[in-house]
Amino acid sequence: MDASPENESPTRALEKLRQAGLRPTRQRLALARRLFAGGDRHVTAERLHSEALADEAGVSLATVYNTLRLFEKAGLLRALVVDAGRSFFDTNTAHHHHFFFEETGALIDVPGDSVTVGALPPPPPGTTITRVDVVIRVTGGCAEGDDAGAR
Amino acid sequence: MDASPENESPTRALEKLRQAGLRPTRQRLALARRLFAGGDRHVTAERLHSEALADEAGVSLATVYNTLRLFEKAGLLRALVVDAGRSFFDTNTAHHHHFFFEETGALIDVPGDSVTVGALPPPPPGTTITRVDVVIRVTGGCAEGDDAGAR
DNA sequence: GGCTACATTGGAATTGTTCCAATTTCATTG
DNA sequence: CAATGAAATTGGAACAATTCCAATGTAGCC
Repeated sequence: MDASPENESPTRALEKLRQAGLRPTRQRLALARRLFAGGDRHVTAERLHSEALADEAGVSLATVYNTLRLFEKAGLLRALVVDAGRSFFDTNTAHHHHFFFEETGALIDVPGDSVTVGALPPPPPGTTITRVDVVIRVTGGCAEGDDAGAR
Repeated sequence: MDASPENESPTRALEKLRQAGLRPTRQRLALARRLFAGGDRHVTAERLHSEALADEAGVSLATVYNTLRLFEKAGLLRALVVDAGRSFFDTNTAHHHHFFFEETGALIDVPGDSVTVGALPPPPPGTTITRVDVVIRVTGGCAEGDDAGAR
């Protein structure tokens, strides 16, 4: 029973902000609703901005950038760079990987446990592994992530 | 007995160009020498450009970009994006992966066979896997790739 | 040596992102 | 409920990496 990302669960967005100890301003709520109301997403700043323009409260591009960085720092989002010159923000912060469609620039999630990364080499002395990212690049399909055509 | 990348094996560079069917111009030779004379490297355009300024024939930044893209298309280099806003070019085109030092932005190679990527999920229907990139992110060391401090 | 196709170049243009100083809003407290 | 101070938002300027473009130079071939 959860439908239109527009009006649905303004609560989930609010929860997220609370949980991260961030002031729930009008703009942050609007963005959080866009980001967290539906399923997992991969958005660029530009895309989120143009979506948010449709919302009651306009949100400036600067704020979108501020907010995305803030959410990332707060652990609500994960930044992701696959392609030159654009960053994606992933609402799925759990352990997982990605398919990347070389033609369209779209991304889709791959559950963390459906990729087995066996034997890793030991990290260089003095360093600690913070994360292992696996990107599976594919061509050919006209498949769509939630952000196809973003290019 | 192979030392200074400066004068050593101008031949290897030339071979590379021939092998790719590219006209061996002064600039391309200079760049190819920088890239291929020593061991494997990870360079940014800017870095290669500033190095190449030291060579007899000056090379413009535009040419560095042209040449890098050309070499990539010819299979002499592999482009690599790990970090927002900068592309690396990797002279190692064989199957391998990378350690990425979050603080310094440096990269070092991990031989392809020292990482085992087991079970991959099936690619979305109609698509073909072109490559699987594994990036192991580490923090803490002050380790150096061949491009440390590039940030 | 001269011709033609391809390379190189400087500089302007684009793109994605960050910075900044001025204004607005939030939440608290009197 | 108005005042207040801290934090957020904003437009626009500034930046960095990269691409584009039109003019000039050069490699290789007859």
